[in-house]
Amino acid sequence: MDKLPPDTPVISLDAHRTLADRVCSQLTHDIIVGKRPQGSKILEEDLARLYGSSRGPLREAIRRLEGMRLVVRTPNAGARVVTLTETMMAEVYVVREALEGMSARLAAQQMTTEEIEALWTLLDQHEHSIDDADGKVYFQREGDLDFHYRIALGSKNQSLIQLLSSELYQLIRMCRHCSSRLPSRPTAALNEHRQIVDAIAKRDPELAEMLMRRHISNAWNIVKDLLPGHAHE
Amino acid sequence: MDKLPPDTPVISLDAHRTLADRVCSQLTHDIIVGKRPQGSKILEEDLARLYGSSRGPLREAIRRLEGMRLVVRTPNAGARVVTLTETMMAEVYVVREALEGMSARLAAQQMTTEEIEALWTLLDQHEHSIDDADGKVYFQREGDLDFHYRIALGSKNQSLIQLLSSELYQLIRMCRHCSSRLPSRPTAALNEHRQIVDAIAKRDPELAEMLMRRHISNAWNIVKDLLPGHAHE
DNA sequence: ATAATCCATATTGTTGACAATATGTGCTTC
DNA sequence: GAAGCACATATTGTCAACAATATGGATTAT
Repeated sequence: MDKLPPDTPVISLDAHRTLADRVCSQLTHDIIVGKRPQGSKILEEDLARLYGSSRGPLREAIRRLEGMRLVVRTPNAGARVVTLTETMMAEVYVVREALEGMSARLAAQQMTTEEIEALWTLLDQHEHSIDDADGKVYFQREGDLDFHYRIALGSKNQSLIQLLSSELYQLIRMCRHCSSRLPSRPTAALNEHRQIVDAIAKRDPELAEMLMRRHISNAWNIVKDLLPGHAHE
Repeated sequence: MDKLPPDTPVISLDAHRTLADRVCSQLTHDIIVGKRPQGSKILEEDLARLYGSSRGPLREAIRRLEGMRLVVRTPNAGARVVTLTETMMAEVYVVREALEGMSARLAAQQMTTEEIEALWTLLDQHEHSIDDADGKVYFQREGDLDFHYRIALGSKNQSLIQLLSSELYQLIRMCRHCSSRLPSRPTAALNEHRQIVDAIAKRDPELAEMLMRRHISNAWNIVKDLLPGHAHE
């Protein structure tokens, strides 16, 4: 069973990956952590040199990123890092709601008892990391994604997994990095996570889906207020 | 309002598209209609010549198709047209269920009365094309996708629309082309379509989603029997 | 001053050549 | 005869140069 880390690389990590693949991963990372600001132009020459490649592989990488909607390309005028508007993020969260809701449903049917057990221990770890909460916001966030990623894996649906981890989650991460204030509801989220696992453990697909949907909907309501252009109460 | 045809091109059709973009569209088309058989190898040199380009643009196109999951690439060993196994198609239909269910839900909230009206007339056309049904299987199928595409548009969610039309629908089309026998239930499908539009017209998101999900689930049950390796009753 | 035009520059699009890697064939060896 | 090795070939990966297009600034006319 492939137990990939939450930051699944975009490309299969064969020992001998192609240069274009590596550039793709790097660029993806740089965009997500904000090293390439939103809306900034992607100069092929410069970036190629920066990543130690020529323009060929970089262009291939851009084509891939275009598919992931991390960059927007205008024919003859070049590519830019996508700018996450609030409406776009809202849309992505809706898609996530649909996809992860389905994930939870399938997980309730497909997950092994061992995997469910592992989920419980994961949530316990999260609880501890909240207790001695300094400002470990980053870990909490990645922990959250870790949870969601495991549910996705639990669906055993490769299409679903790929869609979520290689597209949607990247955008989510990017969004979080730009609104880097406190998430402000780690305990609430933890409780919701517990409820979801509970439904999965009880093999109640219907409930699992519903709870997951509400969880993501709640998350969006929090996140959207942290977005630029919102008074932080 | 962009009322694109059901076979939405992968790339925005600006007057001056890049060669790589055109190659991408062509190759996509050829794969979907089965001109490039499933599992067949993609020889860069040959295909580039065939589409009147050099290897550079073709490689960019491949990167894009890889993201759409129409081709599978092995580093250093080349790219092949994806082979649609039954389990993969089953997975795609599940994803579709989640995504189109959500589409129907949103459409019930977002569609204008004019758009709903247009849906009714579309379904009437379908009814007529069933009545004088020769073997117009092709039109019925594209008509079906047309319906689903309009619902997607009705959601007014660009992310959803893009995900469905530029990824999922391509795979669906490809699947249908390979199982090119009769769809065998045009009237049943039509009725289900009518129910869905009814729910949307009544502004009942919950019901619209449920009906759409059942509709797609039913469709899969039919399609899967038409797949190679199934006795045709 | 503003708007439009033209030109120089910068950047993207495309190509063919070269390097690195895989694939298949015949040979040797057990 | 089967398995393993070595080599020749085919194919992919990468690069640097060239062509086509856009960008920005200066110039001119109104």
